Amino acid sequence: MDALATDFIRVAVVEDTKSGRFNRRVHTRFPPEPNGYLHIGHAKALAIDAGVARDFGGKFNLRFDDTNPVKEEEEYVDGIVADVRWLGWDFGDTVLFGSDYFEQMFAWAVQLIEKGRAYVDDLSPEQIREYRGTLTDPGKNSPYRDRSVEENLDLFHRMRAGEFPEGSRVLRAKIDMTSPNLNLRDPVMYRILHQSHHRQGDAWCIYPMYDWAHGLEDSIEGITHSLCDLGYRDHRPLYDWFLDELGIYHPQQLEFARLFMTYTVLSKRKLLQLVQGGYVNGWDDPRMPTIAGMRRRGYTAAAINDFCDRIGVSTSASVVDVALLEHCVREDLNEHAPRVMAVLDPVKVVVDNYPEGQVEWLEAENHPQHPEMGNRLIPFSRELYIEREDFMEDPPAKYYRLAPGREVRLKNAYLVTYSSVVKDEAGRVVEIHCTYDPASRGGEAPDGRKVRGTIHWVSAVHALDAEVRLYDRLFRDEDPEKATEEGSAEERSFLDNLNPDSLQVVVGCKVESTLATTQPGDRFQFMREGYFCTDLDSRSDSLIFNRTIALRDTWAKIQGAG
RNA sequence: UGGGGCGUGGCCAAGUGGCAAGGCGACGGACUUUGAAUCCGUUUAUCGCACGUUCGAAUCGUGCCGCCCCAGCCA
Repeated sequence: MDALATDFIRVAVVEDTKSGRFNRRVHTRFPPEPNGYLHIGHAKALAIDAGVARDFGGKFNLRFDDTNPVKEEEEYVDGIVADVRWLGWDFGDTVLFGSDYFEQMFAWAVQLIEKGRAYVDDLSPEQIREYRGTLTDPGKNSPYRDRSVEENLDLFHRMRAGEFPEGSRVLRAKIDMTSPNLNLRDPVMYRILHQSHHRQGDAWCIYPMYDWAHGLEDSIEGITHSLCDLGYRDHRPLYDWFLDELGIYHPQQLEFARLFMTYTVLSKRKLLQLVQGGYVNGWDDPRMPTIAGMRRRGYTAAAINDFCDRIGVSTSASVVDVALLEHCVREDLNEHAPRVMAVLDPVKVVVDNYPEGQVEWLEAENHPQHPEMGNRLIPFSRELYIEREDFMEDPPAKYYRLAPGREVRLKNAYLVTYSSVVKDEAGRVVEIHCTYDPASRGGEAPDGRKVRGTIHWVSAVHALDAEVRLYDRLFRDEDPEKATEEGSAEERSFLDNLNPDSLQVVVGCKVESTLATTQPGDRFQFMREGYFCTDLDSRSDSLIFNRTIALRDTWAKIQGAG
């Protein structure tokens, strides 16, 4: 059992199951508000919430915390459900909604009023703020605080009946206006909102606030451990107060630190700004840290979950290096993505001594470490394309690719030796001529000579045209919030740090013919380039690939070091 | 100046009184029909600071410093 105690939350759960606190049950929940899309930070919360349930053989609920009709939309519900499923979490066959408990919540509110622990306040929003006091000064009681139970009951029922305009009254918990914890200074439980709810329609015109609703939702569902982020630490006394006053089943709230990541923003407001401001192409733009964006980019759920496991669970504010996420993605894709050849920046190669019109179908392995993934046949012919970068007329030391006087291996094909180059008037290489060694079919020389360089290629006549979208980090600075040189207002500083080269669309790429039947979502390793996935917009007659993540590139590093 | 939380190598993070895990990154090397992967190795720790308690402290105590969160009829 103790093997499960891998972090402070699981330690607490282990203790609770040992002591029999919740009859050894473990039941958690993930409670998103349907007002935006899930991002990597939610993936972490999910991994903790659902992960604890999974590890302890418990249950897990997906419950929408939909208590505010003005901010919530059905569109987001569907998106979130799809994302949670895609990440692989099992929440049974029911999606729950906090709004389904409105009637019960109302009854409990009445109970609190009858107990003298809640009252209807007529103060305006501004007055409530004034009466609340400040961080250093205590608040003061509302003049309506001591209304009789009868009057409170009457008013509260009339609030529900729709007799009062929005903002005119609220129901408040009667706790302590002088508490050093602002959350305990008579928090609002219900506000009047003459708004239709996405599920309740016009059944209600009073809506519960988070602090009042959340613990009740947890209680109703029999949640044992209500896990949330550190921002709610100060709310815990209130969570406990409501449940204790009502005397109903009482889950344990536990808080962990939110995720922050370098080169990334994760606040809903900023993400929304990126989308609405047109800085990205929607919530599922592959540059977005949203689950939808990462999925479209080609990230796997396994990689995301692995990342969540590796960053750990703690209570210290931390900024995780995005390089760890990238590592997880590479690791998973390296293991599972079939290899394929694609030339992103093609330059023509003519094999002078190869018979014109001849085509050979050569065998290529789909994965060097996994023979069980099989082989495929790729066409070889007299005219090929190779990467422009893989030829240099005057190469630096330790350049292992094609150059005057050099022999290189065409992956899975033949050894070829440079013979000449053709340039246009501008001096740009337009064609490279080579000769091949017919005895080296497959790439091995019969005399056993070693050829250091191996490059990828595609047969010119067989290759398919494709568009490739290369993605880079969305922000230039590791900390997007960092003030820019212009000293702009902090409100838009993160926008000033956007990386202008975060998306590079490359057209005229040449990919091997086996990609003709690829479907959106398919993932590959374009050998020596990186991991790519077929985009949602890709069609058989206009292929589009997204670069999920480039391969580690030691050569580039050596070059960069100069 | 109120309350809450947090400070362990570049980034995460174990550790809860007995010689400071691990991962990522970085840097070397081996191997290589992907300059990938894989393998091996290296690097950097006054455990925020100070003073105490103790045979012994990252772990306990006191004081200080620094960072984050809270004043929605948002969640």
